[in-house]
Amino acid sequence: MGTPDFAATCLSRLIVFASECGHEVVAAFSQPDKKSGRGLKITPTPVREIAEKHGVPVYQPATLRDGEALQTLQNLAPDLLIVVAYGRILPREILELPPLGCVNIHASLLPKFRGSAPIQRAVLNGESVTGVTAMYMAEELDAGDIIAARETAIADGETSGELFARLAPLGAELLCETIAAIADGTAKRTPQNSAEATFAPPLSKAESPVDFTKPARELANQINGLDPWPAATVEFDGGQIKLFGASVSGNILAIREVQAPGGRRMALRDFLRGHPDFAGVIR
RNA sequence: CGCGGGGUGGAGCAGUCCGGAAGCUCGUCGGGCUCAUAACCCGAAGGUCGUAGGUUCAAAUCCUGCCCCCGCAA
Repeated sequence: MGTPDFAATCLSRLIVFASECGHEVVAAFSQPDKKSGRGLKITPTPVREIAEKHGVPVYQPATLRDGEALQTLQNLAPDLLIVVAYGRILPREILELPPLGCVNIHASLLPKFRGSAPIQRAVLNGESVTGVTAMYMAEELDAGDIIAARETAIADGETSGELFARLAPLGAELLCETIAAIADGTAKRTPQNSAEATFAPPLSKAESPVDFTKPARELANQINGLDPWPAATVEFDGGQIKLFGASVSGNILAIREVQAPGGRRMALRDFLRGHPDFAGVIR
């Protein structure tokens, strides 16, 4: 069960792994396709695309709580249920269905950054280390017992988008190892210390505006954490300029790329050629 | 039929409303100056103004179709 790219990467790896180890991926669940993009076309979710590519049946129920989804799952009778960024809370009766349990891969070092935007929140928070965690699911959000985790350092100047790209394969790898451990009975189960839990709520555009009177370090965290979406912004010439890829040297903030309304993303120095006044705005 | 912005020498932009000599900041090439430079000076190359038609004495500019890029929204 999953929806976005991060989940699709895990599914893709999982399908290969399963065929190597004699496991079977009986079905994939994903959120319903939604209208998105220019023209609001219906776009399949990344998980659906991967599943269909490999001939795995896809289910996209609008809700898990009307009994139908439960019925479907009972018929599929999975030994193990794997959830990665599905974007939906599973009801108890589904959590209790698979004999081997429900495993979730979460893109943070739990109990820190529970919730929907763990990667971005880690960058926004200026963390130096983050990672992925495999856990048995509990009813409370991202609060299940930990099976294993993998750490990785957040590089200076690394954006949420870049971290996403590194964490997805790491999560996929951890998932496969976890399944192997469960299969041979060596999987551990360590309760989380909920006293140390922090929450990572979804990002919103309200967090975009930049205040250049803040310290360079804070600004860089904001710009990188919101990159590529929703992107930190600064007002200029009646519009919002998006800022991407910040790094700090001393207390100097260096911005790599910007994007003006209607324009494409470009290097800051290119933008300044056509908009020399912008230099004053960002100092 | 969701809403909106944009396509002008290699890059980023102005010019379009109010048709009438292709401009700006850079880059590139050549030359000069300097201990030195993402410095400065001089000179040069490079553009069917996205594309196809239309209006006009005259179209980057007005009208129509098409292609491509981007934001909102999700």
